[in-house]
Amino acid sequence: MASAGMTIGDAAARTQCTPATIRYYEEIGLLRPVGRGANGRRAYGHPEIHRLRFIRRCRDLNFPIDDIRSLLDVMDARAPSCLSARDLTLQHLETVRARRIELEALERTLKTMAATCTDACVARPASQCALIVDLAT
Amino acid sequence: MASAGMTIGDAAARTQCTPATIRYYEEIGLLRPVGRGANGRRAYGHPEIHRLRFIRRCRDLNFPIDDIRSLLDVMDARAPSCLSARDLTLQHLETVRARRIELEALERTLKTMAATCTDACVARPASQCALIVDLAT
DNA sequence: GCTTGCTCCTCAAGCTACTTGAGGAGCTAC
DNA sequence: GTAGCTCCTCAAGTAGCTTGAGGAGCAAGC
Repeated sequence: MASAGMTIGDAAARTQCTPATIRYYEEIGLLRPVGRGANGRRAYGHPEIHRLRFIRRCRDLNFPIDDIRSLLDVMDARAPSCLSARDLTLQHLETVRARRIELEALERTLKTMAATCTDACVARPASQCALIVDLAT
Repeated sequence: MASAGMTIGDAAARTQCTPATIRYYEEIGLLRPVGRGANGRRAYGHPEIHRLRFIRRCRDLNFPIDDIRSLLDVMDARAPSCLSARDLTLQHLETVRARRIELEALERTLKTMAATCTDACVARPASQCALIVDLAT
């Protein structure tokens, strides 16, 4: 029961996924359809848990599903070498870096903008607030 | 033609939106339905361009559509004061900041991970690559 | 043996903010 | 007149799930 015939709920608890997410991963083919008990319920074992943890970790790292398919291929040794995994990681890193830089700029802009809405605004119509005027630029 | 009866294409060019996006904004009610010419085509004027620029700027700043509705209420002076706009901006700033910090952590993790896949990996099966093992953790 | 409450099942739709495509028509220039 | 652009509407697709409906099993307590 600890491993051979875990329910989807047990598997979810061990992998920080929800049951719905696990079914979804099965549906899109990240997880092969698992065996069913006599009652028609899915039964999970160690290999599935391992695979789910891998997927979950990748998602936590923000890898898109398609990247995860490729990373799983490496884990399953279906890929010729692990270089593809490193390449994917580096590409993904670049995406994250670019987005981080965008957000930094955004943060500065928003900070500046928020500061332009001051007590002076209260005396004037809302539509003349410097913040609103700025947004219309 | 310069202002009174701009086509959707003209409006798009002046606001960095696409025609499809403008139609979408109309559909979801950010933009009131605009007048049509005899041929059934939408005709845009200055107020619509102004509004579109406002919306576009907000989207560039990553404000969600629902926030933009509220910000438009302020611009239209339908809101009691501009304080709601400042609050929205500060809340959004906090969201951006939180996400930026997440991405920084992600960046560090990915950088470290990528570095673990080295020349040594080539000699071993791909599934034993330190990067892959790390992902399975 | 029955009820209560949890979990499980499937299938469909909803979320965000658009984009893409099909199918059809008008407008402009040569 | 015709080629090539833009415009129209409506429907579906994108990413990665989540939520809900409708129905059934299972385990514990009475």
